[in-house]
Amino acid sequence: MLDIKFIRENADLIKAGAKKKHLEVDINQLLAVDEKRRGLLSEVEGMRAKQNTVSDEVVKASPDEKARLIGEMKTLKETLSTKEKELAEVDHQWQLLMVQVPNLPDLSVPEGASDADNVEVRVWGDKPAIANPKSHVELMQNLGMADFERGTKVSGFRGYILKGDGALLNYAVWNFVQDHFVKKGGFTPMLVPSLVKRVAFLGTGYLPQGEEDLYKTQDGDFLAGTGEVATMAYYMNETLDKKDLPMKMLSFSPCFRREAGSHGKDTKGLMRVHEFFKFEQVVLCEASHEETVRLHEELTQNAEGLLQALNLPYHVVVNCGGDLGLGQVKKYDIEAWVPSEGKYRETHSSSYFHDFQTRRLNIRYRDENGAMQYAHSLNNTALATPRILISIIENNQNEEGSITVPEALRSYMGKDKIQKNS
RNA sequence: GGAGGGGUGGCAGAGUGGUCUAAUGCACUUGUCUUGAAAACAAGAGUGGGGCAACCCACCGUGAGUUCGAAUCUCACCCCCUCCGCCA
Repeated sequence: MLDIKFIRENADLIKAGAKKKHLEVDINQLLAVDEKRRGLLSEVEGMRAKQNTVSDEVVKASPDEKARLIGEMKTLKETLSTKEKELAEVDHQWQLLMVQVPNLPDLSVPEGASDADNVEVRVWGDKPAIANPKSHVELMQNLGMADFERGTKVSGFRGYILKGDGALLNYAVWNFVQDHFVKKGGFTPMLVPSLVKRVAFLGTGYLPQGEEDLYKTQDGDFLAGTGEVATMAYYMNETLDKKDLPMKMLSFSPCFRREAGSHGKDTKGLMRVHEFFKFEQVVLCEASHEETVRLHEELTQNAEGLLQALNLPYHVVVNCGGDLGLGQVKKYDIEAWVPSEGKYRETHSSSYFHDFQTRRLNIRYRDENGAMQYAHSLNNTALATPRILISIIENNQNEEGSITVPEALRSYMGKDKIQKNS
């Protein structure tokens, strides 16, 4: 959500921003409805003022006068009631249009329609020289680390089951991430719910537009595709203390995605599953673009630090306008190297929103002048499993089919190498 | 799932149809007094919206209703507390 005053005064800017994001939105219609809404609002408020004044007079009036005034108010009440209904309708339209207005992309965001137009900003690591790299599916099945057939039998399409060293490797990654952030400090570890109320999805910008990618319960709640939803809603309708900012949280949660728009993509293995687990970095900071940019780079660096510690080759891309969400101002994707595909695949997504989410969620703080300000919000993946296992396994595969455990994970895994019957 | 009680300003807590623009206390801000502080006394102070000045409107869990008028009456829902049942 943007400030309506800002929209009124910068309509052309908003239109250009929407175009850059390749989103359709009718700002002119919004402005027309807004005009109408304001007109009705002052009419209604004028009548209410009259009603309040006369209401005071009724108490002191003589019996005759009282009867006259009450009669007068009965008439006013009918007119007011009509106008109020009209206002409610216009207000509803206004709300619907307001939640469709996208946040402005940053000037540094490249032009483009889809992820194909994202621009590489840096590359890290040496890609391993493997003659005929096996896929993680083949490697894991051979080593008894995963069962995809039974995963589908039990859970349906995109189902999977990690077992044996596959399960252990997954635990090792979780413990490694947790320890990494505890040692770094500054982040509050949190275990947050995945079953979350509608209002939290509206607040973070996943609804109303993204409903087809969410699982919904018969009680009207939804399963979150990221811990960001619950973590942001944690502070919904609260006024924060400025001295506590920035607030950094590391949230762990199961994540659920219907993948409604990607039926034919990545149908094998762990790349695109309906149910996974994610450590997410979520930050609330003061309303300053400079502070946001500083923290955005920091969150990105944190994620890169994990990949470097795991010695996984990756690159960072800056997402183009068409690949940005409604509320995102700028986003970096980090993509790790997948030898069997011969390309980088997305493992992290690091974005900032300015006050787009906090305005919807009503998360504010009082600045040094005593004025209320909407905080700024950011988030980035810390690490998501099982997707990251793909790169860990494939980049560390040996010719005979065993897997060398990355040094950083050995103490958690309890072994240096995953091989048959190990 | 069943029975009962309750949601009021930063906190505590009055208020059961019309000066409620919500008492009172605590906490807070400013001033007086004081070398300074405390105490005492006095004054002030919420959030959002419209005009952007005076001013006006809304907000007593949420939404709808009754009424000329609702914190107050009615209905639905949400949340909290106590007890029972069930359960990890």
